Amino acid sequence: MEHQVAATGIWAERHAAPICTISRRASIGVSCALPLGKSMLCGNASHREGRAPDSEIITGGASSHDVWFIRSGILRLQRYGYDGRRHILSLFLPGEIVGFEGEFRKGVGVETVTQSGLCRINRRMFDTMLNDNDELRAEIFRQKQDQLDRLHWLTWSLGALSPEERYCAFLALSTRYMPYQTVSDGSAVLTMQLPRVDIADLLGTTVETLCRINRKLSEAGVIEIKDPTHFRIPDLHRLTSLGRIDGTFDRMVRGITERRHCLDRMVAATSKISTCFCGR
Amino acid sequence: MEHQVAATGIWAERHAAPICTISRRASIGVSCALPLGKSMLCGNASHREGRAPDSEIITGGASSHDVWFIRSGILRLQRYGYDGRRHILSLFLPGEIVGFEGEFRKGVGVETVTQSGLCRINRRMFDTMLNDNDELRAEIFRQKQDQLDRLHWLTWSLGALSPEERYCAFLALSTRYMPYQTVSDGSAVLTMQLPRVDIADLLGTTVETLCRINRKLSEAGVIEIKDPTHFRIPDLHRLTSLGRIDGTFDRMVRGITERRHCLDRMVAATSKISTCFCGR
DNA sequence: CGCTTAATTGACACCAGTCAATACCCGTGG
DNA sequence: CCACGGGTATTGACTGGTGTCAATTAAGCG
Repeated sequence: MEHQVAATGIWAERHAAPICTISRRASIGVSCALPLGKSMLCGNASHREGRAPDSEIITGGASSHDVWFIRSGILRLQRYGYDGRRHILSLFLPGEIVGFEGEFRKGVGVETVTQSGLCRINRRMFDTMLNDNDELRAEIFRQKQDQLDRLHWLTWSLGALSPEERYCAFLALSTRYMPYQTVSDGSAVLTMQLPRVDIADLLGTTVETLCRINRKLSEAGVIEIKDPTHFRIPDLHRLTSLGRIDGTFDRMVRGITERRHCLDRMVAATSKISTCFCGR
Repeated sequence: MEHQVAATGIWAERHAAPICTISRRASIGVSCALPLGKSMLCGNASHREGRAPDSEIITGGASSHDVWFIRSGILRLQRYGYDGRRHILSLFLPGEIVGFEGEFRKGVGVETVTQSGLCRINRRMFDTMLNDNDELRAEIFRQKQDQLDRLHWLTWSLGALSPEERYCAFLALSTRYMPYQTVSDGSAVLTMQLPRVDIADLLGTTVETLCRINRKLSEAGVIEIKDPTHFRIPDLHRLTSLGRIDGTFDRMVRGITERRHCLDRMVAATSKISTCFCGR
């Protein structure tokens, strides 16, 4: 089970040479590295859970006893609008901690998008850790900040940008948390891990519109569609420009990439790691 | 000058018997009642300024030496989008303090919408007051909270609601900070103090669309158009329902109405008032 | 009264959503 | 190996809402 989780997780695929081919199962045996005094929570596999796509992690309206650490995969924070249509409010990425707030409002919930590897952490335990560990507290704070920023951009973009612009921004940002492999000519190929429906609900549009935009972008030479989940991006800057995030791109992805590098270091090391939440 | 300010300010008109007729000039001689130790800042008229509509209060990009207290009138926080179009991010209402943050980003600014009566407060003085006065600190905090909530709703609504829904919500909310006078049959007439352009830029739509919505609403019996700035509202609940703020209306207007009542008490009293920022 | 500005209305275009049909991918079972 | 089925992605036809442009009307003010 855990093998499969690792296979679809982001770092596993990132290191694979040919697209979509799994060459290493890098996250096996890696500790979650949530430090709790001298012991390592999730250091053993007993707290680990592999989750299939679309499985509920947190259900709104009921208080949850657990906090989750994302080892691999992508989660979505969603709610249902008054018209019964689903909105994806934000994504949660590897290295992030979810469910810290204890309870979501009814109708709001967290589910997996892709196959995911999670660590379940008891809330009482987590609170204790939070108390003892300054690094962890600081990291939680940074994560909240990042998540709030993403949420803010997303809500803003719904009003200020067109679906096409939002999609371009989304694609550009995706290169930082989805497999993105450089090919011969210097450009790179992005592996889109979200199905169309999720992208549509995230960007407040429909799958059909996304298809049309995809085609339009490929005709304009902004992207090249290898297959429905693989896009070659000749010029990333062109995308950020179309997505109106020229100036903010680096700032927006800073947290994401740093958490990712942090997890990469964990993957690289074979021994236990003393702390995951490296200072910035 | 100050007379005219008072005449178009919100409380002056609220007390007038026939619509748009000025029967009292209630705010004359009223202290701003910003307490600073035993002395009353703005107790004398020297810090007061009457401002015509569309005059700049705070210009983004330059640090301002002043903080402003709104005695009457409505201000707008605005910025210009990448396409050169103006967005109104939020409104500031009587009783609120503006410019506390010191400096806005370039392109962002605060201007008057209606004729306004303001108090100019020196920043150093204001900081001192903030230091000495717990009540004031608490009030600033509450105001920030309220403004953030409004901003959040607005950005959200741009993505989640149609222009018609947004306009309905806006109308409903307007009854709490614009003149709203009960007539014989129990319904009431709202005096719209914002010109169409400002409403359009606030709600992210155009004046033409607003006109059409207005007509549509009047044909549906939701409102009755007495003239371009006066609408009779037979059923306020109908509006909140159309604006999707059924459940949140009371919570959204709480801060606004309380600050208004607070100012009303100031108006009612003839002597100096010791404190404006009443606890809640 | 005439000027200026704001508000309204109409004609039109276009983007994006909806519905329906088709193509494609992939796993299963014969 | 191929046929089939289920799900996903794509495409086309159509519709409606909303922005744009232009013309008209109304309101405010000297």
